[in-house]
Amino acid sequence: MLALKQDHSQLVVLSVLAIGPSYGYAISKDIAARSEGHFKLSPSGMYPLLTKLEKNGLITPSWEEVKAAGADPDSSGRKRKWYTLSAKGKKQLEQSIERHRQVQSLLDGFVTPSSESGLATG
Amino acid sequence: MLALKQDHSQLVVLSVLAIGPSYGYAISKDIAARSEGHFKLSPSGMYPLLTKLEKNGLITPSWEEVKAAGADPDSSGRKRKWYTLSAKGKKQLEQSIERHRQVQSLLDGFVTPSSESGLATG
DNA sequence: TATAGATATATCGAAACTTGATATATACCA
DNA sequence: TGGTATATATCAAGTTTCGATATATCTATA
Repeated sequence: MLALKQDHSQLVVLSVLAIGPSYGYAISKDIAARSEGHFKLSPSGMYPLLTKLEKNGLITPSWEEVKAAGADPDSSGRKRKWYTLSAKGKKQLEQSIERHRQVQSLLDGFVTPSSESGLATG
Repeated sequence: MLALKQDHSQLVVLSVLAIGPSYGYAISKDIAARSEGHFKLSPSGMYPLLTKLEKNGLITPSWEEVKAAGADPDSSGRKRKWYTLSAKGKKQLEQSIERHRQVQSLLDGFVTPSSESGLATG
């Protein structure tokens, strides 16, 4: 299980929210599921990140009450904090993707020649 | 000019040393040149990293005196600290490359669907 | 000879990031 | 009643980041 660094976490979280609104717990489950258990974004990584993204105006929060099956309509049950990707966040995501691609191709320039000069021959 | 994070720095530095021994300053110039000025590894990123790699036994240091053009043979001039990739470092590099590829392809799984669902259309 | 710029290694410190642990509370199932 | 899953959030100790700084040598030029 690979823990994601914040740069990658941000890219992944914004990518998930680009599909549709979601909330912390669901996002973390989504990441684990879609990476087939290889990626992990723990609560202590997730919530500070969401707070930061919210502060930067990249995502927009809204609280929604979770209705229990046979719950008293007047009782105040569990609340869920939904996040929506903002226009700014969408723009930021596009830039992050481009940046990510750029870093990838530049890194390939270092990694490939090395493996051609004697590495990974066994 | 993109500053490299330590994970990427380590991958790049080990890749450079996989070609042949080098030293801090030359490695940083090499990285800037081979990335056409896009990547940067500053002294404050380079030397702590080299120290860490040395402590972990991934690279092996050796001091060599730099002879000046018309220098007094007896004088002790500038010294240069060369680093050689160790067997352990070579093994580590192979693993890091594989890990890097794995992260790349997993990230692509998040990034690509997003750009298909409405992003980057303008 | 002076001096400026390039070469070369290295540390400091404030801010940011990382991560396991902890806290709190509700919902579902047997 | 107890155990597991859901759900958000903070803490604290450690690590990482990065511009600034320190030190010293080499080279070119006026």
